[in-house]
Amino acid sequence: MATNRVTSQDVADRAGVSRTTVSLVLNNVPGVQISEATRLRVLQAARELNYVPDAAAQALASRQSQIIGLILIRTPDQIASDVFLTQTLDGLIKSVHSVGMRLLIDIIEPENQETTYLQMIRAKRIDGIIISGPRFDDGALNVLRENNFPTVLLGQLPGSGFYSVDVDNCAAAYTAVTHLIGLGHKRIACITNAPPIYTAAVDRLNGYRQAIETAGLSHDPALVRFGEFDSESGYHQMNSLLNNGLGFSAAFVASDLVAYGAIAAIRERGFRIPEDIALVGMDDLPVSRFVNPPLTTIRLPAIELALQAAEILLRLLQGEQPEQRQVILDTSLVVRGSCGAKQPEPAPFQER
Amino acid sequence: MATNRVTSQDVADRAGVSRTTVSLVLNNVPGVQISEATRLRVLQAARELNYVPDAAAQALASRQSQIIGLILIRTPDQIASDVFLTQTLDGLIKSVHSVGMRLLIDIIEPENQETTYLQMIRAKRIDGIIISGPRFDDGALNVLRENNFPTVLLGQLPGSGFYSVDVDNCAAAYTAVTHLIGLGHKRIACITNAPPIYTAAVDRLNGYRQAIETAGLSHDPALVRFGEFDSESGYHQMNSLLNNGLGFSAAFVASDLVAYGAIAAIRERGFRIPEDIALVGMDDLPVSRFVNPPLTTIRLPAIELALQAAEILLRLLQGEQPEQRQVILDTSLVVRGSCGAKQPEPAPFQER
DNA sequence: TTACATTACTAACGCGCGTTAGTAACGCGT
DNA sequence: ACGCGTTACTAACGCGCGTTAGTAATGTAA
Repeated sequence: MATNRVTSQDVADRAGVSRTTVSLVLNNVPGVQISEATRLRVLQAARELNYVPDAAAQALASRQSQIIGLILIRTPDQIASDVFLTQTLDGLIKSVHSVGMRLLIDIIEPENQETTYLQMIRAKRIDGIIISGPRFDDGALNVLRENNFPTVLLGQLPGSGFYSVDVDNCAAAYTAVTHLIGLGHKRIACITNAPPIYTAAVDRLNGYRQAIETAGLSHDPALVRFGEFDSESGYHQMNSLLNNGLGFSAAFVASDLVAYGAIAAIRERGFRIPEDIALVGMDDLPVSRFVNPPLTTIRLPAIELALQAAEILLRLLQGEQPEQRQVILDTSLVVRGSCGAKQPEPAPFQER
Repeated sequence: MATNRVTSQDVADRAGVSRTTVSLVLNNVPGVQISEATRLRVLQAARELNYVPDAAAQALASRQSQIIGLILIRTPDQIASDVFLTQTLDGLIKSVHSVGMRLLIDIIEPENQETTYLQMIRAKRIDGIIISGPRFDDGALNVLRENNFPTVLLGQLPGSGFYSVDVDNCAAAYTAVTHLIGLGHKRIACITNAPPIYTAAVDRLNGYRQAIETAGLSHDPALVRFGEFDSESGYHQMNSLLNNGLGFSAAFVASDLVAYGAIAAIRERGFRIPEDIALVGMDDLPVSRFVNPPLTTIRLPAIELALQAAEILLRLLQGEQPEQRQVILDTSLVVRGSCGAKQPEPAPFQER
């Protein structure tokens, strides 16, 4: 490395002031009187020396690391196919940058959670934490709460009292299934996005049930299967449904990724979509426009979720206590070919 | 926060030793004699107090932050559709965890690079850096080199002298195009994955050219278009090709994502794939099995790339100087329906 | 002239840790 | 008794910064 580790003392020397003054000027400490002349001298000296304060020293003295932790709770399989992650990162990093902070990312497998959380917090490595994919069985969350550590959940844990940002999974599923009902379907199968330990999966399943019951149809538990995040699970669960001769004309698959597998299973049997089985997915992955047939689905505001989560967390870090603990964002139905509706979305792109 | 900030002094008090001893024991400093009895007392005291060393203090004293920086050089558009990112993260985080380090992630837009790099380095916030998507016009790279900062590129900058991990894009494209030639195609179009400022795009284009020339076919520059990472660019560029009546029977699209758009354009015209136009993509995104027709493509070892990059960087941090500066990993052709070959991959899943 | 506020700074402490130099106790040979 | 090496520690400095308490200089009212 270079010989020149520039410290605030160097800046002070060059500006002909004390190190304290340098600190006061550069940090714009309020309620302190510094003459305009010296202020400018300090700023110029800092610029000329390319001074960048040492992060560790700042953190040690100020007790703030200026780092936000993003914790992903998932298994390695899930992360590799996590299509939202990129958008989440995009949103979070932008927000965090706007206040000069950085993002530390960590994947935690559902087992050894507690220690990892605690280490990061006890070590004061992060000032706040955003947890994506929180689960009920996460004991470490209690520690966060007890220590009153600034925390925001991406996803939700009803009754946990944490700040959280999420979509209304139940309402979204309700919309999707109601759409199918509106198209005349009476027996509608459901494959969830994930096992029922995940709140999102339970909520989506509830939305499915409510839509069916509200429409006065009968709910047949035999038509329900649990997916596991990936396409393969969709393939297997759809096969399971088809094998049992359950006589359904439509299916709500609560994850586009899972739906891709379901599509493969359906076509493998020689059934047509939507003529034999109509399909509605959920998530609106970018590729869903390109599968065959284009997938009717529910769009989630992925980036917006991240932005909101970041905003709440940044407020918490400033000592505010936002009123609203649970932010719920809207979803929207995107009608394409797989559901058999008359008015599908126009061609994927317009010529420019 | 809690009242109890546990410091090494607390541990020392409880174990009845000096703070120095605590530090020596916990860090397992070699060449220091500590009796087994006190060593155990210290360890137990630390455990009982739930002692976790303060990251900032450690960093300040040891001059090491134990944090690796992952820098993504891309525009917001690109990141949202970056399908490799998740796998890259998976690999990196695992490697980094295995030595007790963490991962700081940052997105840098191709403009304001220099300052961002420098800040992170000057602030000593990170011990080493992995740069994904390096570009020739990146001036900040010079600073990294001049300061001899531990750096590994994901992707490559030939002649830059940096450590780098990448696939042989040229050879991969060569394989893809040769496959099409082997199926009898004489006029083969090409849509790149990205603008030619990106080395990967240039390399893939070169592989395409070499395959054509090696086969004794004539290379027609009019058949080449430049994609821009996303499906939309594939849609537009394929339309451009089709509009010009260039009479090609196959196309190599150097990115699956771009290929999805190309597929949409082709089908919109009523052409069939592969009968009218055969297609080979590149990247083997998880979803490429599910588009219609399933996309023949080149598979990249995404996680392996990340693991190798991390390994090299960790070695650099230990003061080693690995011989091999450029690691090149193998790719493989995955034959599916879009190219028209006789022996496509079997059904996407086997029943278990 | 004195008393007191205001302005514009600075000396010095502490954040929690790694690390170097040094010390005390002990054994061993002469 | 003395010197000397080994073992098992510890005192104290420094990492680079934020921040508090304090000071000197100047102005302002009584």
